[in-house]
Amino acid sequence: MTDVAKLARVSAMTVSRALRNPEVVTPKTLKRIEAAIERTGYLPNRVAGSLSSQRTNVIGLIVPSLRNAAFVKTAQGVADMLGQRFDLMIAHSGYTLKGEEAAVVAFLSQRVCGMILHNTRHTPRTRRLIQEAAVPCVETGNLVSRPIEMTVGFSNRKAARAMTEHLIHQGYRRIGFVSVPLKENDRAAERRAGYAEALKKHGLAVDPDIMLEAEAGLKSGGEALVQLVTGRRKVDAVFLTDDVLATGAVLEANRRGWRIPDDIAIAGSDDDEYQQNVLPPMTSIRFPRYEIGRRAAGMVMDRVLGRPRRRAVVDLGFEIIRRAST
Amino acid sequence: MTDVAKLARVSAMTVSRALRNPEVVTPKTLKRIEAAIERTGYLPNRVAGSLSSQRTNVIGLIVPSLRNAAFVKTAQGVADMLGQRFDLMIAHSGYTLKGEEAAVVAFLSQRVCGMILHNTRHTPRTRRLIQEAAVPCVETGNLVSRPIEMTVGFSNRKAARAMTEHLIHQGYRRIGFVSVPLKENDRAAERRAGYAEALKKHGLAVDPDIMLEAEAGLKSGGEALVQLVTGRRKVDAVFLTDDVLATGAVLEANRRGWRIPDDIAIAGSDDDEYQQNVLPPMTSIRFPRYEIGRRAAGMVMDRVLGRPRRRAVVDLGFEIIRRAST
DNA sequence: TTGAAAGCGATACCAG
DNA sequence: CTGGTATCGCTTTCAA
Repeated sequence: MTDVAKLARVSAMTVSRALRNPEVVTPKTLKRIEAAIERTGYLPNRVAGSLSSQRTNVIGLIVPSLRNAAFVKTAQGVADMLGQRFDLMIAHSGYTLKGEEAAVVAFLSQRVCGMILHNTRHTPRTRRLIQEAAVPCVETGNLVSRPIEMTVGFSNRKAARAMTEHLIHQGYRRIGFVSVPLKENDRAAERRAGYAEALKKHGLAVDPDIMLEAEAGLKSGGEALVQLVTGRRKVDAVFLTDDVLATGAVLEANRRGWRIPDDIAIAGSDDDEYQQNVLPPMTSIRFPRYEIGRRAAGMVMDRVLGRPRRRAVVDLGFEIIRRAST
Repeated sequence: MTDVAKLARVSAMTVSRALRNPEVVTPKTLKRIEAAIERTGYLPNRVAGSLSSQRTNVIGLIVPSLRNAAFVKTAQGVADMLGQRFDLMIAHSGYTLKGEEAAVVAFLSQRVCGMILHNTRHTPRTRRLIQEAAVPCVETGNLVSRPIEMTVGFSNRKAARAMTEHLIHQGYRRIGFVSVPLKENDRAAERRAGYAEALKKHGLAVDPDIMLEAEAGLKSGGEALVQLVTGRRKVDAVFLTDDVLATGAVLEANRRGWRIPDDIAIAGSDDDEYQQNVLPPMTSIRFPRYEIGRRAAGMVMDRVLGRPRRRAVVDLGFEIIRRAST
């Protein structure tokens, strides 16, 4: 920057201004500076700038994993919303609270100017660190009433309850339930709770024998379906609370020649292209993943750009999409 | 840090050492420092550290988009390989060379210590900037012989040629070709070239009428298939060089009751769970997406950690997976 | 509108 | 093994 300043015959300070508030610099001076920047190939050093100004332009995003399309959609929303004004750092927690904590520490050390967590459960230390650092923070995912600061998401419990009730209204009485493993995953746990609530409300038995946890994957969804349908459990419908598991179940039914929904009804979750296009198209729950990312990013940016701190809980809801599989 | 130093009755310098080279500090002193860190809740400021040491621990990754699962798999590989030692910044180019350039400028300003680009074509300025900054850089994706510095990937052209030859050997003679739009996408262009090469080599006509560009998406793949099969084009096989397009084609054939491969053979690309599990399982090309991410990250880290600069071209190849759809 | 001086919070380097 | 001092490249603040 000194080089640029010399070449343009101004002080470094003026160069700095020209870069951030071109309008307060005389057009003539500005021209000279721009020419000098061009000639020297100068690239501002944001590390120095950040240290000096005590703020960065980096937003940190923590997702459980990049393997799950749902989180990636949210990340897309975040990335699109941030645009050129902010840079994006992404870390993954590996679905563990400790992993999340480690990522938070790393981000805080980098002095990110805002954080987005895809999770609403945290270790006490995670909460404390974020609060003490007073970094603008949005939690996404399962809606909670008392966020660290702001949250945007939907109620997994209500969504699962709504889908289960839909199945009950369609006349199904033995409804199997399949989710990804519940350990350290509040979202899956909430869905299971919603499912159970609906059954109880309608006087149906909550039978652990037909509530399965399955590893992520198409194959795994198919296996879960087979496990529920064969043997003596006699389910008439299966609700799989994961996009990939759900599609896997339908594809497996196709392979075995089971008719959907006559032999077995299948409902999915986190609607996507595949669920829409399999045979038959699947009843599912649509979650506004991308929109959540955009909103979360927007809320963080607002705070970074000056809006005062305020608790905020934004419920973006969900939608039950009825298709031919139920 | 000064607070910690005071509390531990040592200099700031010693605290700094304790954090980075605990082994050179007397155990007793170390204990005091650790206690002080605990008490003050001190979090190192990496911005300051980076400015001082003139190097960050941030690796920048640029992908065309987060919407394409293939790029996300590579990103996973990168993220997994980096582990805790480095932080990851992700930017997307929007599939344009100018977008990539903007992201490179942003990363260089952030003084990332290494960069991974998912692209091997760049604007002249992009190449120049990276070379002048002398930042360790790995390009992934379509293999080229003269990378900026290092590259790891596979030959899209060879892969497409191999698949086309496989179809020819199976006895197909009118082979339709579908890819995503070629504009600013060297990978898609290379595949088309490979397809054409194979046809020529076997004395088959290269007919632009049966070479389609389709927007990404399951629907779009189905439409392309229908367009090729109906009408008077009489293709006997279709090669779709995109995972989603390919699955979309099979699902559409299922809906219409077309028998695969008897009525129409379908080959895909970038093999994934879906292509494996549709009916019938699809012949496809397997690319080592995840491994590419790991290798790229490994190569960058090696350079950052001191291995000398050296041109490197790593071909991770591909594999033709034969299944029932052809 | 422009400039000079004083940090920002760490690390490098050299003494002790 | 520990400490002092200069410095990294920019922004803040205040004065001209």
